[in-house]
Amino acid sequence: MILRTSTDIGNLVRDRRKGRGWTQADLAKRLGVSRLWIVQLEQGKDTAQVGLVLRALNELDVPVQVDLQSAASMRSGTSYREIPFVDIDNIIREATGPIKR
Amino acid sequence: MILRTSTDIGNLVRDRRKGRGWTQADLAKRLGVSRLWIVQLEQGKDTAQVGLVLRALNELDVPVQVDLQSAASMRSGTSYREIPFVDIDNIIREATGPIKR
DNA sequence: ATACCATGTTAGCGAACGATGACAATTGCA
DNA sequence: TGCAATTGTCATCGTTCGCTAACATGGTAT
Repeated sequence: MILRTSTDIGNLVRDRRKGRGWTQADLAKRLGVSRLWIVQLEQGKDTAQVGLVLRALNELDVPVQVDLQSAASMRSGTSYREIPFVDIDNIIREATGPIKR
Repeated sequence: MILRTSTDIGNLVRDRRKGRGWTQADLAKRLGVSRLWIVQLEQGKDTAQVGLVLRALNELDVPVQVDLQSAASMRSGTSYREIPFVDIDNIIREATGPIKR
């Protein structure tokens, strides 16, 4: 699922919150924000502070990720990053065994 | 790549902007924000308005997505990750300074 | 019907945003 | 080295955030 607007975020937050059986007051208390802020976030308020939004998504176990492979700046021809990609998860896995998820 | 904090977003924005050869003023003009706002965003300002941040990422062709499958599995497991998260990009950045392009 | 709970709305207030403009510091190139 | 472009910092100002408190609305069960 791709997030383009604050409305997308609002819908996602509401779904995830309800999926856990939490009230707006529950989530607000966990985040240390007011219930009013949760109401407005779920309504798609686009002036909400990004730090609070990220904390909300983290609290709801929603990993926010970007796929730079499909991103468009690779078009330019010049290489985006001269340092080779390193998958730290694989390195850790080989050293210590499987990562619990 | 997973975005957890505003610092992650700041680093990403800076990398993508430079990858396109844009100045801060260029990006600011495209977004209709001040250059100061771009400076602070790239510095990881966590009080930036989420709507503007999403517009910045869209302008830089960075698709923001969530993987609800892994989110569900994270919830069911006893612990999400026993090994501390390591951001290899930040390690490289701090060790080498800005990446030349 | 009514008691209860969750959600939505409004008003007022202190705090902080984002803008502008100017200047300093840094980077890159001839 | 020296110059120009880019980036970082600061002060000020109008606007708006997020908070608290109170009240309204909607759904549910007894």
